[in-house]
Amino acid sequence: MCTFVDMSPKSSASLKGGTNPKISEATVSRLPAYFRALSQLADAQQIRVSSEELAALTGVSSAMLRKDLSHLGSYGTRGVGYDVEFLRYQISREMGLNHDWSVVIVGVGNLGRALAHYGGFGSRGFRVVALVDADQTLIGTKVKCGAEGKTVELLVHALSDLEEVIKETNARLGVVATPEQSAQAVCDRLVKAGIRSVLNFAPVYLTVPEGVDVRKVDLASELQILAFHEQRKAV
Amino acid sequence: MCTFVDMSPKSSASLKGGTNPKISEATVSRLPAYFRALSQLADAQQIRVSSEELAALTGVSSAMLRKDLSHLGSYGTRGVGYDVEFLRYQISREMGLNHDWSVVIVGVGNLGRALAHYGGFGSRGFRVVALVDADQTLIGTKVKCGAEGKTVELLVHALSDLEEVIKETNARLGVVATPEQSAQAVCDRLVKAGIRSVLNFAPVYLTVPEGVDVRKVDLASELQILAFHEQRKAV
DNA sequence: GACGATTTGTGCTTTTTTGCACAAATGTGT
DNA sequence: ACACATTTGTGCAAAAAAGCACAAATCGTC
Ligand SMILES: NC(=O)c1ccc[n+]([C@@H]2O[C@H](COP(=O)([O-])OP(=O)(O)OC[C@H]3O[C@@H](n4cnc5c(N)ncnc54)[C@H](O)[C@@H]3O)[C@@H](O)[C@H]2O)c1
Ligand SMILES: NC(=O)c1ccc[n+]([C@@H]2O[C@H](COP(=O)([O-])OP(=O)(O)OC[C@H]3O[C@@H](n4cnc5c(N)ncnc54)[C@H](O)[C@@H]3O)[C@@H](O)[C@H]2O)c1
Repeated sequence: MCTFVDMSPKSSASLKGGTNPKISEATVSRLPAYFRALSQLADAQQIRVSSEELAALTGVSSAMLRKDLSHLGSYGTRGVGYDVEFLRYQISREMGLNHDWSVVIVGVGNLGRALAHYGGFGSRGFRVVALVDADQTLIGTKVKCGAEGKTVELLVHALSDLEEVIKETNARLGVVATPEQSAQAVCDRLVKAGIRSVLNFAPVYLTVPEGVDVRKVDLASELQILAFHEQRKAV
Repeated sequence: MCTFVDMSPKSSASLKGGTNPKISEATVSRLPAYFRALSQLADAQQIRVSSEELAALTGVSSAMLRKDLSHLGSYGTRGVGYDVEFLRYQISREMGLNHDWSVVIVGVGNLGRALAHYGGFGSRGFRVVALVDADQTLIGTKVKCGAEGKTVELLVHALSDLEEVIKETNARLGVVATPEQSAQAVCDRLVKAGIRSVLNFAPVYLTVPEGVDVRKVDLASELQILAFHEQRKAV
């Protein structure tokens, strides 16, 4: 856990040091990639990084990278570059990754189980704290959660206990990994239980009240987009 | 399999009936959702659909939907709407989903296995035809592939057979589901073996030669983006 | 066959995103 | 102290995407 004291002269004075009023959606969607690359550089003991280098690592142009970062504040040094650890910390702070986020996964099938097993979430600020399913034969069973160092066994809870489980574990993020038929109903219950951020893997558009965010990951769509371009190449 | 005869007076004459020179990337990224919603409507025996209705099903504005579709051609009828089957067919044709696409998955771990087991790809134009891994204990084992109706058992091949497997199965799409450390090397080999469309699940930016498309699905990033907005809500 | 109710297709405007280019700031070496 | 090489931060231009508004086309009805 980082414990930086913010010694930048600007950030204490300027508005940008705090919670910035407007960071564009396009920028937000790229911050995680920067964060990840910086974590990698930090692991490799690299102290400084230029916009050119970080851009190459993340597949964006250096100008875009600089503009993205400038929205967070003026954390680079002209003629030098960015301090890896410091920038990493600033991004994590801006994105709320200082503390861990608790995640509840609904639907412990192929995908839900893969997500639960996955060890990579921990290092990026997330902890799976609860599993919920509707299948009687699954409820009550234990599922290994997380990778090597930090494996935990989590009990699969019944769908009927959803609200209670969310309250007890204080989960803020909900993952929908159920068949498409039940996705909307599951989402509704998550929202009713207080969840306002949902990651949806079911290939359906989820309707939610204002104030609730849904992000959809549709793997088949990704393949279809690739197929579209692939077809074009043949011509 | 659809066997539409294109009877629209426009599409035979206009350039838009064939392979359209320019469909914006934003439009392409939404076509799969339209396709999916239309398939659902077709399953439910619905004959016609308005732009308003289809837009609601996919979470876009009706104006945007109409503009997207207009890029494919003029397939609606004013005052009436769109013919569900016909429109579905036109989108599938435009995206190259008439025929199935063969997919090779490299990395048969948590995620690779979940993808292989998943039955939903078949109905959306894809068939997993090969599994490849580097783990000696996995190579030679069989993995159930696809869901209910159409399960196939696929042998896990050795990484060293990658090129051969791709040639034999005629795979056009490659999925990278290996740890991040090996992702770039695996991608390089896929490209060398002739693959020009890659779906990458490893949280790293993959460098590829021109002419090769990579799409990255980074689940942790999605959660981080949600977390960012969630944090904002608290303030 | 004209009329009103619909609903598409699209020109135009506004907003968002990306890209370019360079002044401003920093470090270095003499 | 000053010239010089580097690299950031940003104003401005270009491009892409989204949104608006309405004319054009179609259907059902009288
Ligand atoms: N597995 C993949 O690779 C993959 C790929 C793309 C999309 N998806 C989508 O992800 C979702 C899950 O896929 P999967 O392969 O894990 O399916 P799955 O059938 O293996 O698992 C679904 C799980 O959800 C549970 N479930 C069903 N209804 C429920 C409800 N109302 N409440 C709680 N749990 C319920 C089931 O008991 C089951 O355990 C599906 O919507 C699928 O379309 C999966
Ligand atoms: N499981 C998830 O939910 C999840 C979520 C987000 C991201 N990811 C990413 O997806 C990738 C796979 O995740 P996972 O959980 O399935 O990991 P995993 O460790 O369970 O599986 C990885 C598989 O790749 C194989 N492998 C390793 N090196 C290889 C090589 N050079 N060639 C071929 N195969 C090789 C391993 O033998 C193993 O079977 C990782 O990059 C991970 O970061 C996974």
